[in-house]
Amino acid sequence: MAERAAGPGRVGRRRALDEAEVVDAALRLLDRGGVEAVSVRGVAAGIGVAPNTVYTYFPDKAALLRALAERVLAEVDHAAAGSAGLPWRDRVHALAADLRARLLARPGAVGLLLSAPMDGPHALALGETLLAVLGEAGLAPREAARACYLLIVQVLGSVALEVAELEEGPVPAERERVAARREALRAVPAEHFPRTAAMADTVAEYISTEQFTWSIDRVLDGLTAVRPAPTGDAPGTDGTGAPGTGTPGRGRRS
Amino acid sequence: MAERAAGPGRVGRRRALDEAEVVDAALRLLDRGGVEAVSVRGVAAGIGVAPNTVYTYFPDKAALLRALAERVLAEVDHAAAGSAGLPWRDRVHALAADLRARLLARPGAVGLLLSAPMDGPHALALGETLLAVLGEAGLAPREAARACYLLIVQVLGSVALEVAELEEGPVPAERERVAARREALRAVPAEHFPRTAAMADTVAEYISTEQFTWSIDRVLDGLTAVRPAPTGDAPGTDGTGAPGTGTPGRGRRS
DNA sequence: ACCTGAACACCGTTCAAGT
DNA sequence: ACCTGAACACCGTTCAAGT
Repeated sequence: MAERAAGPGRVGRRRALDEAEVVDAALRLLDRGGVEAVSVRGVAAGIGVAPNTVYTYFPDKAALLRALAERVLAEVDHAAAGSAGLPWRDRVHALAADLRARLLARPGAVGLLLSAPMDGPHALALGETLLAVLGEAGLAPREAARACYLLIVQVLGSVALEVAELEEGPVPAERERVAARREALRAVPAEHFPRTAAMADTVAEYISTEQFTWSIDRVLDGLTAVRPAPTGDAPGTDGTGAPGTGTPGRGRRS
Repeated sequence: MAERAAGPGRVGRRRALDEAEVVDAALRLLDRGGVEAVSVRGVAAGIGVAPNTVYTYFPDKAALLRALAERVLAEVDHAAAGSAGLPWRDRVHALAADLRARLLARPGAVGLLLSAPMDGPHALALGETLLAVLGEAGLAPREAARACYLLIVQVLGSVALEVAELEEGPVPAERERVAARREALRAVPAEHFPRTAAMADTVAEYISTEQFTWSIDRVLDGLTAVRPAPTGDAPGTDGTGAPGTGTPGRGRRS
């Protein structure tokens, strides 16, 4: 049904496609059936062209998928992160939430982002925006950069695990996905996994927005927690790499 | 060469395979060529059997891949996390580092873990071990569970992004991978991405062990940072989900 | 430069059949 | 229960050819 892409600029029969048109077709397939639905032949069929025509625009399928990943990142809304009125934590949350929402809306997309280097212009733009917010938060540039990666990893990783549980087809509402997890977790044998079984309700909520927000909050706490200054004063190499030394906070409440 | 799996129990011609043998063959393919090298036909060929024989043991390829993911998790070393002498932070670091190392040794594996529900026994065991450590650290059970997911997401996510940059074939040493990133980052246009360009060296080190350890440390800081107690005293639903409220720490050093 | 038909070496999966 | 041959509807990619 209406596979032919009713773009207004179509002139005669088939002429002068461009990269964007090919990526559009790929995106349509991605939205319908996830990453594995994106095939060179499918894309070609989607724009009414022979399979090998795709190779006029991309050297191989991997290049097409990278372009598709970039295309998805292009839609992320940087505005919320940029609005200077908000506290910086809210701006990080806004950016993280927007990225998550976009990726949940296209269940195949996160796998794409995690399986190719994030080095395209829109990936860079995302990092740049986040760097700006973290810089305004008072983090030193080096810390801000590391924090940037930490946050991106957290967002992409959690969406990936969320999406991994989805069946084909439309994405159920969050509360139903949580309910399904809760049900499945009833099968966990308490004699082998006592803590997991005891906390099944919380484990069921791993994929929830609340857990997502909580995680980001803990990360932000960690980024701003007071900790002993690195050995020297020079910003060159600092010795924070050694694990376990320096335990600034301590567990509280029982 | 020597594709035939020289298990000692082979009796006559071909008889009584079992699931494990099939997964073994899949693991061999995974190690040689990543996830995309794991094909039903390849696995069958690896054990000298017709392609459709695989369907005697697994209903479809997805089930085989899930079993393969479990198999990879089975090798994670829980001992370091369990040794009661160490401070709890060190134990978390040990577990995280071991998981990362295993996954870097099998570049295809992390994609496997991130594309199927982590609900097998070894996945549960990993969570249980981490829950125990976090419990001993003084986190309340509910916090410990959430923290557990936060940490797993961080480890899997960062390894996935690391691995995404790898070419086919043997994994170069970390310092070479960082150097390659540094070189590639010289192409980032400073007029569009000034902060990224300025911090290129740190960005190049995103995939380093040092960044990995730093990230885990910041997460652990966040988990133990003193923060305002949730609204009530009841451990039921707490209101921590609201973003932006509560800014326990503040950026320091300029 | 852009597009094609035809072919290559692959896939996952099913089915009816054999032991 | 376990394994097979043969077939189905697919893949990504290459090549020589056409405009």
